[in-house]
Amino acid sequence: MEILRLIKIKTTFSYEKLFFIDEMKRKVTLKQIARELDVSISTVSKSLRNSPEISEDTKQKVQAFAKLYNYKPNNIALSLKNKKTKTIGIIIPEIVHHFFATVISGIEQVANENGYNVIVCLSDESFDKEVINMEMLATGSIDGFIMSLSKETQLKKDFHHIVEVINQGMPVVMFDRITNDVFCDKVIIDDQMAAYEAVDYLINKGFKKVALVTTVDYVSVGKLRTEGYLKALRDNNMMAEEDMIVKIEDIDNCSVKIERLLEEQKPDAIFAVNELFAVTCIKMAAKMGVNVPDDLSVIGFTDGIISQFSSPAITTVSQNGIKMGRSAAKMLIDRLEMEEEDEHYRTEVIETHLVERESTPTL
Amino acid sequence: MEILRLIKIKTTFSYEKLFFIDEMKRKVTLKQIARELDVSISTVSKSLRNSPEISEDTKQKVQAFAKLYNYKPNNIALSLKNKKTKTIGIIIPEIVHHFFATVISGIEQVANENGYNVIVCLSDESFDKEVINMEMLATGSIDGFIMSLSKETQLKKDFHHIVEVINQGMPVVMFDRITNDVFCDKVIIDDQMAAYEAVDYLINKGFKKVALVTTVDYVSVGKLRTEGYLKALRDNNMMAEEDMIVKIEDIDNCSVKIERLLEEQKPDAIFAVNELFAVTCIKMAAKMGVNVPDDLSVIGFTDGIISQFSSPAITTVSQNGIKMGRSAAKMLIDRLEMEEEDEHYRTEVIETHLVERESTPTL
DNA sequence: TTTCAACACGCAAACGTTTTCGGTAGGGTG
DNA sequence: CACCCTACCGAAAACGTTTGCGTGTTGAAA
Repeated sequence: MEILRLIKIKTTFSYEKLFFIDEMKRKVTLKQIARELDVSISTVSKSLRNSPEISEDTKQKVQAFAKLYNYKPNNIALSLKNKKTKTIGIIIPEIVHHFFATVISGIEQVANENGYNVIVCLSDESFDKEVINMEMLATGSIDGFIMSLSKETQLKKDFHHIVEVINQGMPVVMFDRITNDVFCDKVIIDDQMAAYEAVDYLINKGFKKVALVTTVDYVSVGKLRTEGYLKALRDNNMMAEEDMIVKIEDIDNCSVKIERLLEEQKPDAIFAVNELFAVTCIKMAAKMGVNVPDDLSVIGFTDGIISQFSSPAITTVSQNGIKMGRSAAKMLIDRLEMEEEDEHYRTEVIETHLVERESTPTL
Repeated sequence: MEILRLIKIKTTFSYEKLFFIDEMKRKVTLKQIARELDVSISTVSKSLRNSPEISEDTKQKVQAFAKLYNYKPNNIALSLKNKKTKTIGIIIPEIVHHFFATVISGIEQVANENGYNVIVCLSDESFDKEVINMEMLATGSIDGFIMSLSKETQLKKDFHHIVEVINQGMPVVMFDRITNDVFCDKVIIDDQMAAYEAVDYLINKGFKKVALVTTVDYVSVGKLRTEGYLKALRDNNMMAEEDMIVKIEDIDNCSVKIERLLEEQKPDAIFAVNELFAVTCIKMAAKMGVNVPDDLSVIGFTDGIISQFSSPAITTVSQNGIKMGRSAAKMLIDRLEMEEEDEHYRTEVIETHLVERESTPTL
């Protein structure tokens, strides 16, 4: 009750206090504290920030009172004054997707470490939603963006919304699904190289008929992984046959296309550009009595839940989402907190590696 | 260039314009527009909001100018003035978890529909982080919370941080991992009933030795599901044997405990309270040469990626995360946007249902 | 007694809005 | 010519902070 003693210096206090009790603990402001203690707002503010301008007496009184009523400075007011919100905006195609969830997790980690919050918007693979969300956040709500392009945006190749926010002086970091048409910091993996290594691995195991299950070409990462596949074949003096490549547009007809591939081409190994395709290959194979890995080897991409828990567990290219997220957040915060602007943009490449599991021969 | 004609009315304009061009498209404010057009800030504001107070001429001029320079009102300033941020805070244990990701997705949907943003914080199952995050957001950043308790919070049973923000007048909606110790809106499933139905289903299939793989009791949903299991046995005149129940503390020793259960008790069916436990049962069974579903049936909980894609696909209690998220967001926004405060809190129960797949006999 | 420094504090501007209230100029009416 | 009304616009407060600067008081030194 040292606190109360300090505060009771004011005679009017006992009366005024009723106001606070009545109002419960509803958000105290500097102004209210100032009124109660009969000092100016600036005195209160300075006291709380321990300014030498203010006498020890007053400081103690104010600090005690503030603590008693659990004063916390209002974030919005601070944001307005400082012209920075200490929050970063994330725009991704969807969140119900293991890879994107891990990236968010990574971003949140370093955001938290640096006193930032993250606000998440989902584009749902839609160009329009991506644009709307960006415009919504760009008007003061956040200090910078971390984003991965929607499929539709990649298809349209329209990036004006991104260029605009960058021109407004708001930093943007793109990850995974990026474009070279806009200049900003980027975090990616070497999709082509990773795919190359996976396919090369299969070829070195002695497989002769390595098929590819991939996406349509406008998905940037899908295209790159396809190129890696082709290059690996070429470098090993193998012919890429069109029939051994299936490109899947929407997820729904995925099964039938894969089934046809298995039936007609009878590959001895498959490289799939994501884990959903990979697990579907295994499912279809099982259905047809083809044993994985004895009769067919499968390598997927993105080391997610599916790869770990399917039976057999899937050998896969691990793409460390946490690391990508952390890296992206670090790049963004670095840029936000440096004094002079730097026109030099960086692209960080996160390393990948092959996680060997049960869908490829153990030796 | 109707726009330009309108604006050129001002003679000083061509000079001032240089300022803007130089500054690129950097965020225009009312004040700047006012200066350029030589009117007051209020006139600009009113013009843009189409007030009848302003003459058509001025309105057109201002609107044209604003459009040209892509004026958008600053969100932070609006938040400060209106004392509402139009963003809702989500606090969940982790995001790399299919169920929570779906809930966020649901929340984001209705948030978006109503012009709200979501800011996501992860407690990482830690009490302290949960508290810190809440305090961080409670000081003006958001209008209300949607949250699911961390394990540690459930263990400590300390909810002062939640009660505090509620007392400050900030609405909270809890989902899934809730507590009855704080009064607020809630969205849950009937965990006990859902578990009951799953176990009852197994018993009706004729299984005599139904085991349970569950969490430790302080996890609210785990406990409820355990109770459902026990009740189902009781109602079917079966004895609950202690040896048939394994409670798993941390995920790491999950495998060994399940293996021991399979070896020592040889159950003919297992009910697992989450999909991770379920898939581990199947993996262990396979390892021991026990075939699922021929020799052993398994039912899981939470219809996530694992259940869908494991082989065999897992029969499971589906817990619609999207629906829970949508419902929670709706409840919160309803409360935020109603004029007088309502002291009456609601608890919404989202229905569940059993998704029959390959881990239980097809007939 | 005067002067000057140090100390302690308040004023006011600023961040970007919205909105209430006044004020002015012009034209119409008596 | 006096008056009033209307149409149009601006000043200012408010939201909650921070901070540079001005000012009053006190004590001590001259």
